[in-house]
Amino acid sequence: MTKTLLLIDGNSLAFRAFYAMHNQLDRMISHNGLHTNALVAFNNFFDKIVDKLQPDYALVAWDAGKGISTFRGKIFSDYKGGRQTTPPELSEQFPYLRKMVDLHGIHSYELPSFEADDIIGTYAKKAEQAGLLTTIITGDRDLTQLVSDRVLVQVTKKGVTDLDAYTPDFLAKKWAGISPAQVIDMKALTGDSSDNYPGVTKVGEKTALRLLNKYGSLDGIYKNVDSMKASKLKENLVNDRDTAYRAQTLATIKCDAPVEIALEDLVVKPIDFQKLIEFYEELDFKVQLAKIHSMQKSGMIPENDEVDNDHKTNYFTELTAANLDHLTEIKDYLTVYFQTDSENYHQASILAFVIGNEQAGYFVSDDIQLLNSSVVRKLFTSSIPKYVFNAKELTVLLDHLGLKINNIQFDFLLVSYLLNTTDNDNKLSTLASRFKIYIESDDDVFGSKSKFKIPESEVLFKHLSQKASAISRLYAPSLRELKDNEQEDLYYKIELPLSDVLARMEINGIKLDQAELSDLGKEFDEKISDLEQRIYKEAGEKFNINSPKQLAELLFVKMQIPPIKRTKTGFSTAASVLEELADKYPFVALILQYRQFAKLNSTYVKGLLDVVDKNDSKIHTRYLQTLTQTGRLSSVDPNMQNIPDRDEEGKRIRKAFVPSHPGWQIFGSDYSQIELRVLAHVTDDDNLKKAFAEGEDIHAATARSIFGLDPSTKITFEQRRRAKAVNFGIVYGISDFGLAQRLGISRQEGKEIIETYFREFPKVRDWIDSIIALAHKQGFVETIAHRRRYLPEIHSKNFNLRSFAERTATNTPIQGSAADIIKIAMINMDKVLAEKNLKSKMLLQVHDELIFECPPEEISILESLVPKIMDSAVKLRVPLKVEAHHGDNWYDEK
DNA sequence: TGAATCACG
DNA sequence: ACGTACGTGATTCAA
Repeated sequence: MTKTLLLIDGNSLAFRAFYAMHNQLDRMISHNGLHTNALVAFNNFFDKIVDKLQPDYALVAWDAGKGISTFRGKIFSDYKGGRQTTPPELSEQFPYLRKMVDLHGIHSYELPSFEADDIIGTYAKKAEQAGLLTTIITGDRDLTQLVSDRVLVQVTKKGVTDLDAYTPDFLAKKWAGISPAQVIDMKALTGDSSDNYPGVTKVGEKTALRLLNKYGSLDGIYKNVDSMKASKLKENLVNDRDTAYRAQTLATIKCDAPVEIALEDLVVKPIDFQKLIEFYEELDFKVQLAKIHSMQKSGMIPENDEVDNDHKTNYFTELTAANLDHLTEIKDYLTVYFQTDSENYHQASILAFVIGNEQAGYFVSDDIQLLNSSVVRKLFTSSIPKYVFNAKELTVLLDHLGLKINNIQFDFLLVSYLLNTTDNDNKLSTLASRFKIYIESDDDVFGSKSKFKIPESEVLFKHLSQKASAISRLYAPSLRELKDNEQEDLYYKIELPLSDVLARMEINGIKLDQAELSDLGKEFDEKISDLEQRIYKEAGEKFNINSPKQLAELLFVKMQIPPIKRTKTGFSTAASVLEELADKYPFVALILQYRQFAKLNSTYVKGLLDVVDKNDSKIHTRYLQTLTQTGRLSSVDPNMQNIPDRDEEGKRIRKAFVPSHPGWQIFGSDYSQIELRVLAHVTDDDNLKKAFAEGEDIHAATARSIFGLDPSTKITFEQRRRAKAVNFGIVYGISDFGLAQRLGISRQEGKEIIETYFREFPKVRDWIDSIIALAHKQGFVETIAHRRRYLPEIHSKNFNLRSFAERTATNTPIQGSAADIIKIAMINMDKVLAEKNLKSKMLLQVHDELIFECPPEEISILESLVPKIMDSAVKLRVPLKVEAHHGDNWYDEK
C-alpha cells in the first residue's frame, strides 16, 4: 500500500471554522470563559478527515506571524495589508487548537518568516519525491498550484465540511483548461485582493484566462507583448510588467522552505485518550466526551483506567422467574427504568425494564409478566426510595400494567430541568454528561427515529443497565446542586408531586364527542370547497392556496398589489397583511376565510380525530414538564393548550369536549390577570398594588394613569385598548417601537406613553432596571419559587442577542412565577379532591386555568372550593382573583 | 429540515 | 446605531 500524507492549513481552517459558527459565538463559551465555536467546528472536521483518510503521516501548518515578518513582506511591504485583525474571540482559541491537534497525535508546525502555504508546499514536494500520496486541506485556492497526480488539494467551499477535490482534471474543468503551474501566473496577472497585492491593471479572471490560453504563461505573454496590436490591455501589460512579476513571486508557494522535521517523523501517533478527555472536559465538549465514552464501551478504543474506575464493569443479571428472590437483597434505594419503543408512552410498548441499585446490581428483562410477581409488586409499593428518569412516564406505563409505585424520591429528568433549562433535550445520555457521566445515547443504540430498530437483547440489556447505573450515581451530585441553588422546595414540594398529578390527569384524559366533531368537520369541508371555487374564479386560475409562495406570486406579482411586509424568503401573506388588503381587494377576504377554516379542519378536526384513543374515545395529551424555559407546562400529542377560543367559528371545536359520564359537567376556573398581579407583587409598586387591592379593571386603571384621567371620567374603548397593549408590553419587555407598531401610532408617541407609564408606576421601572442588572451580575434570574433561567446571552456583544436576554430577564420571573402559582394550586387541588372523596376530576391545565369534569351534585362544591384553592396557593402583596364557570361541554363552560 | 402561518396563554 | 414584546405546538409547503 502506498503511504499517505495529510497536510492541513491550520490558519485557513481555523478562520473558516470560526465564521462557520459565528452565529453561535456567544452561546459557545466554556466554564472558563473561553469561546469554543472554532474549536468545536475545527475538532469535528478534523476528526472526520483523519477518520476518513487514515493517513500514515500528517501535519498541521500554521502561519508564524504578521505579513511583514515573512519573506513576502520584505518583497512587498503592504502584503496582506488592510486585512482585518484577527478577532480576539478567535485569537484566544489558537493555543487550544494547536493543543487539540497535538492530542490527536499529529504535529503542529510553523516556521518564522514563512507562511503555512510554504510549509505545506515543501512537505508536499518531499512527499512527491518519496512516492507518497498527499492530501492538502485548505480554504485557500492558491494551493491548487501544487496539484499533481500524487497531490490532491481539497478546498473548503461553504463552511468547513463542504469540499472541492482538486485534481489536475478538476482544476482544468473549473478554470477553463488551466494547469497547476498556470495558477501562479493567473495570480500574477489578476493580483490577489485578499492578500492585498495588485496584478496588471484591469485584468480580471476572464482576461487572464484568455491570455494564458493563448500564450501559455506569463513569460509567454511578455515574449509576445510587442507583437500585440495596440490596445488598452497591451498598454497596461507593458506598464505593469514589474508589478506582474512581483505578484508572480508573491503567489509562488515556496517548496524549499528550511523545515526541520523529517518527513518520516510526521508519522501519526496513537491518540492519548486520557489526555484528550481531560482537554475536552476543560472545554466542556460534551458530545465529544460522550463519543469517546461510547467508543470505549463498545471496545473500539481502549478503556480508560482512571475515568469511571468503579463502573468499568457495569454488570447486570437477567431477571427470570427463578432468580426473582435476588430482588429482596435490594436495600437503601431502588432504581427503576422502563424502555419503550416510542416517545408517546400512552400508546408505547415496553421493550424491557431494569431494576436494581449499585450495591445489589441491576436486573434486566424483557419479560413484562415478571413485573406482576408479588416480589416486584412488593418492592414497588414498599417505602424504599425509588430513583427514576421521568417519573410521569413510569407512572403511566405502570398504570397500563395495573401496577403502582410508591415513594419516588429522585427523578433525574426533573432535577436536571430545575438545575438548568437551557439546551435540555430531555435525554438521559445528554443530561448525565453534565455530571461527567457518559452513557450511550438511545440514538446510538436504537438508531434515529425514522430507522428505529430494536437491538439484540444482550445489547439492549447492557444499555439499560448503563442507564440505571447512571441514574443511581447521579442522585448525589445532582441533589447536591439542587441544595446549593436553594431549589429543594421547588423540587420536593412542587415539581415532584406535580408529576404524579399530571400523570393522573393524562391517564384520565378528556372525552371527545367524535360524531359532533365529524359533523363540524363536514360543515367546514363544505365551506372550504365553496371558498376554494370562488377564489379560483376570482384569481382566474387554480393554485395551491395553502402555499404562501404561490399566494404571494398571485397577489404581489400577477395582480400587482403593493406588498406590505417581507419575510426572509419573499413577500409576507400573513393575516395581518391580508387584513390590511381586504378592504381594497374583497377577494383577499376570501383567502382569510379559507385560511381560517383550513386551519380549523386540519389541526383541530382531523388532527384531534387522528389522536383520539379509539378504546375510550378520549384525548390523552402529554404534558411536557421539563421543556419550557420559564417553568410553564407544554402539551403535545395533541396540544390541548391551544384549542380555539378567540373566534366563534373556532370556539365551536370546544363543543366536542364533553364530560366522560352522562349528566356530568365541564367546570373551568381561571386566574384573572395573574401576570400583572405577579408584576405588582415583585415590583411592590404602590399604584399597581392599589389598583388590584381596590378590585379595579386593571387596563382601565392603567388608562387613567397614563392618560391622566380622573376617577369620574369614563374610559373609552380605545383608551382601554391602548392601556392593555401597554400592560402586555411591560410584561414582555417593552420598546417604544414595538408599542407604536402594535397601536399604529408614531414611535415618539409610543415613547411618551412608556415614559408616562414609568412616571405613574415608578417601582416597575426600578424593578426592571434591577432585574436586568441582577441578570448581568449572576447570569440567571429566578421566580418566586426559585425556578432558574440562565441567560448566557446577556453578556453578548451582539445588541440583538443581549437585548433579547434582557427582555427575558424581565419576562421570565413574571411568567415563571405565574407558572409556579398554578402548579401549587394543582397540587393542593388534587389533594383536597382526594381528601373530600370527590368524584370530580382535574382534566386540563391551560397556563392560567384549570378544567375539571364533575357530577352535577359537586358543582356547588367546586364553585367555592376551586377558586379558594387557586387564590390561596401563594400569598402575594396583591390578592389573586379567580373566576369559575361550568356547562355541558367545554364550549358552554364560559 | 426550515420557514411560514396560525392556534393558545 | 443596532431592531424591535414573552412562552408554546401542529400543519403545510418546498427545498
